[in-house]
Amino acid sequence: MNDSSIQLDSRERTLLRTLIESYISDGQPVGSRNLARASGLKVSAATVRNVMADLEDRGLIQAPHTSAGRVPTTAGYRLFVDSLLEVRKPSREQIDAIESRFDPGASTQDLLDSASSVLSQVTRMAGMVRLPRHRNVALSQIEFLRLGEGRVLAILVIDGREVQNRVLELERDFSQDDLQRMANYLNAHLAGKSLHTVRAELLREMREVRDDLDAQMLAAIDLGEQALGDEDPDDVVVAGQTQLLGYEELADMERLRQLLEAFNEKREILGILDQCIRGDRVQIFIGRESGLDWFENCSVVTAPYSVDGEVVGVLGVIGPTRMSYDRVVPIVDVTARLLGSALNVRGESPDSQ
Amino acid sequence: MNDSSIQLDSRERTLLRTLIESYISDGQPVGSRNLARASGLKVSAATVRNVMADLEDRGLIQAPHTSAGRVPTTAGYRLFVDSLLEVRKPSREQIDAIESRFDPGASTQDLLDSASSVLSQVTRMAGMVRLPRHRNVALSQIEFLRLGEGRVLAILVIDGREVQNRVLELERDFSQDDLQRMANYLNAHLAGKSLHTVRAELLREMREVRDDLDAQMLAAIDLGEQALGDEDPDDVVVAGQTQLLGYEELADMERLRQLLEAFNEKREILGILDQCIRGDRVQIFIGRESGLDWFENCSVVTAPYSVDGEVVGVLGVIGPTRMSYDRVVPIVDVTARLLGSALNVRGESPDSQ
DNA sequence: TTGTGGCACTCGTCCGGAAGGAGCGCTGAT
DNA sequence: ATCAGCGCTCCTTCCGGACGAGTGCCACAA
Repeated sequence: MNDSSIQLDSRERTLLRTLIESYISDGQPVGSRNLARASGLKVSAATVRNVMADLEDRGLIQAPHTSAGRVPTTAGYRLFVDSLLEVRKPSREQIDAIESRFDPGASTQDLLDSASSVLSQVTRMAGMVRLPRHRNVALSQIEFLRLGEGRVLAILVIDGREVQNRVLELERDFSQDDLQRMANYLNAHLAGKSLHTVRAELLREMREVRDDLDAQMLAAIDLGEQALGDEDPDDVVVAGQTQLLGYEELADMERLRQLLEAFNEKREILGILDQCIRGDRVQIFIGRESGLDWFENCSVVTAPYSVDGEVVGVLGVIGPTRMSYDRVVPIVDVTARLLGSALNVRGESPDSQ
Repeated sequence: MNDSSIQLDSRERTLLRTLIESYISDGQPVGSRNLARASGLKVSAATVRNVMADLEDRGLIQAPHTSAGRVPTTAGYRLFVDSLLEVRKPSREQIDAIESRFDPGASTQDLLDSASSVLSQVTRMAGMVRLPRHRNVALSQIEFLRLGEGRVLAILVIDGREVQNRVLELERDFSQDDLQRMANYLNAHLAGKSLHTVRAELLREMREVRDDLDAQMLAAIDLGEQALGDEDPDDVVVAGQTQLLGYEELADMERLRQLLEAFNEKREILGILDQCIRGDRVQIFIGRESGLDWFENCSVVTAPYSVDGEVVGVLGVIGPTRMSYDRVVPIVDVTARLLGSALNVRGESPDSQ
């Protein structure tokens, strides 16, 4: 990444990796003697001390106080996950265990819930799943129901399975018969097309044929336009926040509170996940890299998931920076894949339920 | 309450109250010297010691260890809130501040959200609101939409404003026309009546006229029965759980975790609130009185709220047992009243939105 | 030049004991 | 009944010493 990392020779790399692994596994600053032994290198502790001094100069590790062992810095972790990390492949059993949690017959919402609780339970950290963007889902049907003076309930059936409804506030009042006719008109023209297409088509018609159509149809188009407007559900599913209470490096109450608050608000979580949606592999955020100060001592591991070859969302976990990346990364990875295929299977056979 | 409390003479009562107030305000065990001074009584510390020994014998206070001051027990708190507590009336400004948080134009959901976040912010503890039971709300309209083979979407419009929809899985398949006819039948017979009445009527018809009606109508009744079945939204709105992280008497991570988990699951919270729905005034639960072990060191203050003179739900706060009941009780009380009237106003003029 | 062993020094942690203070129970006097 | 006094218990805080882990530096060997 940056030039200081390029200059690391093989021994330095080995020692840095061993140091970080050791620190991750027991949370204690690691000293030269132990590091020399653990590294497997045939060098003395004194030599290791010299190397450690170099690494400290480059900002990769630091000593909490004089004559304590060394601890990785954010930059150290960064280098570690970028070029030193060797992930363990998840075992067959693990994969099966995760897969068994995805019921192919379940609704989208249930699948997302499963994914985030699987993530949280398997990693013992907090799991989160960004809702899938609606890609080329087909509009099956649209209906209107008059609620009262100028208030209309629009019901969209998508993909023959999911239902959304919205209350529209209109300028003028329509009778139920009017509404029925408009729904018929829209259904005849639009049913089966993707939401995207439908919107585009409505806008086009509105511009092109404004003068040729009778008022009724114009109103219908306008209504459809309103009903379909702004449809992406900007949300995220989280699970297992409380797992984070177990990590003593997060024991600062004020920080912890900000962290949990972020999960409640969901806004910042959403921002983080949206940053990760570009890129097609597992991504890792370390500490404050994301710019949030409550993120000290926390890291995020994310992976995008896709349906039909197209990335539709991101999922991931959030936990202490001192986490077993070699274990967590493949779990997140495989969960993303499995969620993708579960959604995929579902989308192909809407009648399977 | 129990007979030990009856026997308290005036001086004992004063001392117990002073002790608890003092402990609530600074969290330290209180000794005889300080208590004698704070009580305002013209007695010496030695006399106070004697009284304290009596109170300890009756299980109202206890010493954390030999020669420490005394601390109230659960029973002590109980007696305190039942017969010693003098609540401070909330100031006009406080009431106005709370009232201003309830926007009369807002939806039910928004009002409940406001209520629970007001509770949490004003008391600096966690706030919760039990969803209102649907009482005599009128069914305005019912519609059915065919989703696919045997799957039907039922749409209920209630009170002309709220919309609920449910997906029904049916044995046999109906065409959209069939469904339309059944909806017409049900609307003609039932619209405008209360949900309660409607259910009762459907059940009665089903039993009485099973043989006289044609299959179509029978099916309609059956469908309506399914669509209306089990309609109460068993849920609760919570806010400000993270406030609880600030109290050092709840600093035990494991307990804290169970506590937050309870807020996530909502089930136990619901149980607690449901216990409080009987009774028309503020109620207080102290420590494990509710039988939950994670409740150690916690208390709940609740008040029912009513619309049209009928109790429809409960709201309250949960916080450390060592809380300022004199401040919290009136806040909960007034919030319940204001939520009630906000809902009431709203219900009377369904067109105001 | 690079690695190594040795040595002095720095900190943090872990007792143990002493001092101080808060508070209790008991008793005898009013 | 109330109260002052006394002896006692226990918690907290502070201090100093022992210990161990670890560092930095230097002189020396390969």
